[in-house]
Amino acid sequence: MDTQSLQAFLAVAESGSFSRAAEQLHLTQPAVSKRIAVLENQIDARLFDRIGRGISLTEAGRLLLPRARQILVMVDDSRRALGNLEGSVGGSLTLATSHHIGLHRLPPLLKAYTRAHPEVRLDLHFLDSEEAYQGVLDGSLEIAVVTLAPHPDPHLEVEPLWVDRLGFVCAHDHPLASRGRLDLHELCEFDAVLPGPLTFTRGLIEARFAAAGLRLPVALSTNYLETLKMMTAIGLGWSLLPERLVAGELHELTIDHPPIHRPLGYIVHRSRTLSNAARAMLAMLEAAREPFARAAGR
Amino acid sequence: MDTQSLQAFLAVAESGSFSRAAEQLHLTQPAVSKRIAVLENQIDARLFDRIGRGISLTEAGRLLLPRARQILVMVDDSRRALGNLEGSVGGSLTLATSHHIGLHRLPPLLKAYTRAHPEVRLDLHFLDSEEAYQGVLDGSLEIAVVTLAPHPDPHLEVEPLWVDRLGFVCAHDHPLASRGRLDLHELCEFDAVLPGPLTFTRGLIEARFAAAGLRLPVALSTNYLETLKMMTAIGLGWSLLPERLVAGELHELTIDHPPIHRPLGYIVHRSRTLSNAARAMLAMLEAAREPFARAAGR
DNA sequence: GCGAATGGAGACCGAAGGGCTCCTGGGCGG
DNA sequence: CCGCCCAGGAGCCCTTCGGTCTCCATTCGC
Repeated sequence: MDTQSLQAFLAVAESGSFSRAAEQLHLTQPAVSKRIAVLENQIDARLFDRIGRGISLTEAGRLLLPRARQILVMVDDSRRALGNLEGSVGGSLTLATSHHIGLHRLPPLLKAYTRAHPEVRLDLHFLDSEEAYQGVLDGSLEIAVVTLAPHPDPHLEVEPLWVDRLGFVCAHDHPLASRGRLDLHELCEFDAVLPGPLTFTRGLIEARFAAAGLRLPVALSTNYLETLKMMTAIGLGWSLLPERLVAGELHELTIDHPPIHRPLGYIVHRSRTLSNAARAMLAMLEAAREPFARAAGR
Repeated sequence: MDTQSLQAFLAVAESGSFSRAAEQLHLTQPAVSKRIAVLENQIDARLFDRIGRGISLTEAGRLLLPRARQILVMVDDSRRALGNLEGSVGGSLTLATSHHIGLHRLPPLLKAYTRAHPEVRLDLHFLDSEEAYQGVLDGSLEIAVVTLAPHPDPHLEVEPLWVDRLGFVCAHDHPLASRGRLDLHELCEFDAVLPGPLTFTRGLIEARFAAAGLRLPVALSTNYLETLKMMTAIGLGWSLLPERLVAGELHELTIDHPPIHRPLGYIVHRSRTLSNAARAMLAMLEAAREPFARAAGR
């Protein structure tokens, strides 16, 4: 009972004649006869009574007719839906980001996106970068806009968009604030307030200190930069925060060390087909790319 | 986009693997690959992303999945409905009968039928026999239980069930009532009250008189035997009525003429498939057949 | 890091199906 | 009563579809 047979059945039922159904289907009449015969064999019942010149539906035919019509309409509908998919932006977009990016980078983008594509249901998740990476890998996320990992999974396509310069900061009344030029081991004399040990940003910092043969004196950590900033401001220790987050509320230390940057960008799965909604989002993200971010992030 | 492809698509989507889908469908894995490939070519979009070991749906796949499921459910449902048709009695039964039969022969049958098959919606029409014949011929009626025509259309299957012996009757105070043995031409001296000129019963009567070279002196006619009986009872003329209808209320004349019988029975279209509801009705009608009616009616 | 295992896809082949042409047969109208 | 219309059957051919074999990529274990 495939769509071909049902189509033949419908054509015959509606035209009231095998021959007319045939020309309507661009087939010959015997072909239509065969299709109906196949269908009748499958269901083990006659669908039409052949009476003289005309035909009429049997009870089985009357039973099948509305269902056949419904099935074919649905098939046609599916075909059309798939055809319209080409180019149309719709459906839902599952997107993950970090709190920091979601708060400081994405708002204007998301606003523009939802205005440009109101049919898209945005499914926005705030996740740690590691979870976001995993989500993109296993397909539960289409896009993640996060801190970029230093050695990303080869399955992932990683596009840097922005670079955060991380500044060493402390509260204005912190002992370090009164010092002049510092180097890393001097920092180690004081407690640090840093992102969680499994974050990429923490990894960046740890790497720098490890390279200098130092261990970080971390007093406490949290994954939310806003919280880190607050804890630093009340004097719990020094921290390393994006400079745009500090904005005078904290004292920025001058450290005798090359500046630390962290790349932010989006990741998508390399071999997964992106939805149109996702492609539109990527286009917007690309348009928001900072100059030189690409080179800096690589 | 036929049901086979959709089934393969659904199996792959649900099992998450071409191979598992294959064994589920009792096919080999390449066959499933091919079906999906055909489907993907038809809709000109990939349905699955093949990533390493596993697969995942693309946007097109996600769009198609619920529709495919719905379509297949509907196909399955149709198949089951057609399967259940075999043997199950339901739907509606369009049945025609004459007033006389409907009043005097069918009531117990209809009562038993509706009790045995409460799911059947009885669509009962009271029609003149000629209209009923036409209705069965053109398919607007499944069964007609009527006075049987002498020369039925060859498309019709005609089954005699009962025989009405028609008796010549008049009112007890009618001039004829006092006479003894009569012959046909004596009857012609008095007005008759008979069924309408186009009824089969009327035809039977006319034929007898015509064979004797007589013309019927019809005062008035109506198609309802009950009305004829009433009109006869009030003395408007003599009539020819089923003896079981008379039951002492009228005077039965003794006529020097072989008795007139009219066959009652059902007619169905010879080449039309009967619904189960109709077959069940026919079985009941056959069970109610009077002995010898079959022979007498032929 | 290399080999084995797993899973999908392509090449090829055989069988089946489905379409076409031609023809038959039954009904219906002239 | 003959011709026409229309459904169905026969034979033929090509397409399709499924199976086997094989390849290739990925992944997992050692």
